[in-house]
Amino acid sequence: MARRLPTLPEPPVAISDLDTLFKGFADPTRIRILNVLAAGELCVCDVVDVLRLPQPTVSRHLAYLRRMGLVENTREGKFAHYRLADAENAVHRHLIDCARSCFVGVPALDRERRQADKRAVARALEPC
Amino acid sequence: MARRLPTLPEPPVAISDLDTLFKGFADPTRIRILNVLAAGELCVCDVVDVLRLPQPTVSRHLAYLRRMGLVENTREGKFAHYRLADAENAVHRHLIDCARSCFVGVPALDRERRQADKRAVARALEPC
DNA sequence: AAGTTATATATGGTCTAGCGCATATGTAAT
DNA sequence: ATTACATATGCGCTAGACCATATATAACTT
Repeated sequence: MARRLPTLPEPPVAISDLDTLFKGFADPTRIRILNVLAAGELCVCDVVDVLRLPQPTVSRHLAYLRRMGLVENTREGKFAHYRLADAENAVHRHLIDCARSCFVGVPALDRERRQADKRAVARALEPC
Repeated sequence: MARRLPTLPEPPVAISDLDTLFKGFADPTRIRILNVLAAGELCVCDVVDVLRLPQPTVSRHLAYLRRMGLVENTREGKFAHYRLADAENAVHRHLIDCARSCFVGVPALDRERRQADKRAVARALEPC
C-alpha cells in the first residue's frame, strides 16, 4: 500500500483548477467580498453593510464563490457565516496569498478591510 | 509644478484594475495563452500550433487580452507577434509574477510552455 | 506584371453563462 | 399569529465563447 509522503500530500493541479480560482476573482464585487472575508468570518448582512451593496447581489456572489470552493459557510440560526475556504492545493494557497498582497495598497479595499476587521472582532466578542 | 518621486512614479491602483487583470486569467484558453507567451514572443500561428486550438479562438482571446492591456502585439508583414505587456503598476507586475509561479507545476502548462520556448528561440534565431 | 493560390489573421452570428433587480422563502422575536 | 429581519431564488439582459466565414498579405505562375 502506497504510503503518503508527509511533505507532499496534495493532488496535482489541473488547468481547470486555475481557471476556477481566477474566475472567482474576475468580478469587482467578488474581489471586494473576498477582500473583506480576508479580515475574518462575516455574515451576509455584515458584508452588505460594509460594502454598501444590495443584499441579493452579495448573496449571489457568495453562492458563486461557494460553488467555486473559495468560501465556506456555516448556518447558525438565521445567520449564514461566510469565511475564506482552506486552500486545498498549492495553487489555491498561492493565489489566496497573492490576492491578499494584491489587495493591500488599493485604497478602497484597505478601507473596507479595516471596517470588516472591526465587524469580525465584534462577532468574535459578541456572537449574533 | 509637481516633481515626480523617482521611487514611486506609478499611479494608484483601483479595484477596476484588479478586476481587469483577473478577468484576463478567468478562462482556461487565456490561461494557456498567457502561459505560452510567458516563454517569449510568439505569432498567432505558433500559439495555434502549440495549443492545438482553432485559430479564431486564439485570435479572439488575444484580442481580448490586448483590450485588457495584458498583451501587446506588433504587425510584421502577415504575422502578428504577441507578447506579454510590460506591467504598468505594482499589482499588474505582482499578478504576472504570481501567475508565472502558479503555472509552474501544472503538468499540461509546463509541457506547453516548453514547446513555446522552442518556438520563441527559433523565432529569435530565424525571424519569419 | 496581373491573376491566382496559399497562408495568416480578424470579424459577424448565435447561443450560453452570469450579473442585477424584484420578489420569495426561511427564521426568530414580539 | 404577526411583524421584522436575514438570506435565497426566479427573471430579463448584457458580456463573452465558439463556429463559420471574411479580409489581408505574401508567394507563385504563366
